[in-house]
Amino acid sequence: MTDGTSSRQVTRGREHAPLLEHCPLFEGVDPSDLEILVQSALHRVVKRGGFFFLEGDSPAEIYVLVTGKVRLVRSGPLGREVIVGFVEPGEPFGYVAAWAGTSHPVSAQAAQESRALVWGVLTIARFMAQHPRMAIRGLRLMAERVEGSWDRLQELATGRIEWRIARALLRLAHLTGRATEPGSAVALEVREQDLAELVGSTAYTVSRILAAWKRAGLVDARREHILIREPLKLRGIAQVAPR
Amino acid sequence: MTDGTSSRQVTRGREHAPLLEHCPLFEGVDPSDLEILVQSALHRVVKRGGFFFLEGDSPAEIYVLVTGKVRLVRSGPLGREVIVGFVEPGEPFGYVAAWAGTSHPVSAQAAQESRALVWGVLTIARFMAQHPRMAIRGLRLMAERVEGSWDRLQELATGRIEWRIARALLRLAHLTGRATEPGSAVALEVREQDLAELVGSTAYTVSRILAAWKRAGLVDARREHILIREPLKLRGIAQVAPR
DNA sequence: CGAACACTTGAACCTAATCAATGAGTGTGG
DNA sequence: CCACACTCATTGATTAGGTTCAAGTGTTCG
Repeated sequence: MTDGTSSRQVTRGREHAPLLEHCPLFEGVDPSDLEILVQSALHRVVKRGGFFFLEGDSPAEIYVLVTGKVRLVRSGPLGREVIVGFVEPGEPFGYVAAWAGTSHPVSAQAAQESRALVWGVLTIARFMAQHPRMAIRGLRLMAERVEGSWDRLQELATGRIEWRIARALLRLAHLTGRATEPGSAVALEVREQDLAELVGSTAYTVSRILAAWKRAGLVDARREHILIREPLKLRGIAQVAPR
Repeated sequence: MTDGTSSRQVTRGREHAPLLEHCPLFEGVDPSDLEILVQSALHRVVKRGGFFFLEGDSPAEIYVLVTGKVRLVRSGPLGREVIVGFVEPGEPFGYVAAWAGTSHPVSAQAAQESRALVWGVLTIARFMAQHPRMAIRGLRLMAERVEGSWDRLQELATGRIEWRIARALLRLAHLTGRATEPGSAVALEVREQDLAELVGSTAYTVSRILAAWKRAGLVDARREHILIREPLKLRGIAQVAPR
């Protein structure tokens, strides 16, 4: 845990309407309305390791990541942490506490220097009341999140770390979304530690498994970089996995 | 897996407005409007073991459980299943596929004979467009679901089956919501198998652990019934759990 | 009454966590 | 620019916690 608030900067958000137009939450909203929304946003920058908000922080703003990458971390007893997910540019975060009206169930930590737009819940809620389209999009997004969580629940519950790591890698690959022609290599930037916290395991185990995959030519890895050489074979491991 | 559709009955829904008024999704909606909504609902009954819908079923209706209890099950490779959650009367289900516009990510199986109201997505969507309040409530509900899933993710990822079972029991106790004066005994109706699928374990292990707790006087159990004698001690196990 | 279902318990096995120690890559400040 | 501190990654040895297999008891229901 690095320092939380010290690395924050706050400014007015401008000139981000173009970006927002293509992000799932705002798709279909009239550009001029969007402009208004953007004008009312704050603009926050957090350095690598810093936090947008901490688990337990009280109510609640909604963020949309502009650049960088954010880790949503939940810490358990004994300091074991679980990464609930990563946020990529264009995606919203902080919405769970915002809508549920509770304190944040996770911390949002910058995995790289990151900038985000911020609104108070009320602003968004009012905007949604006037733009039902957006409310529906919001519902849709949340539904997708629920679905994603259920996927992962399933995974965690049913075993074999090897699959889980394989899946996590594939998910990340898909998320980061470099032109993934089926079968072509994909490069990722993750710490093995993160991978471990993503699949509910330890860095040790991840290291071992990656080592094995490297030997087999499936992947290649150096500090914070993983190159998936054979996505198809990885997919094979992820799917039914022979015992 | 029992037969899916054979045990279904369909009728028009009537006289359920009173119930709906007190369920989270419709809270705050004008009673007369609610009446209209109820009129447009179908009414479906499913016997124990039957399904409202199956994982993979294509689009999508939204259900609200009236009586009974529903298991949301997700099946994994090798037939291992995970219970994603239980639905109690008054709660909606089926909404994830409905909003995400995908096929159902889980099966909805009646744990007891159950009746539910059903609407097509379009009906609900139109209704929401006219009642933004309800859209917001929907968001809130989903947010709570996400939060719940994250809780469980955390749990599954970090450890100790003993805790997980303890927590599952406490969660169920809270969900079922008999007047839980802190410390008083609570009765549950669950199969140990269900408990296992809830915490990502096996019926064997659950049996063993319950046996131990019985010996210690913490709980009491007979076929499909678990009585929590000492909620506080159970809470102790659930929390930090000495290694 | 018989069949299906829920639960129990012992014994063997095995995956992945833990402990311990070390190496390699990055960045910072004197 | 080099040394030191840090973070990230690696690998072997050990072991605990939980799954699996197998066999069996007790209940409920048609």
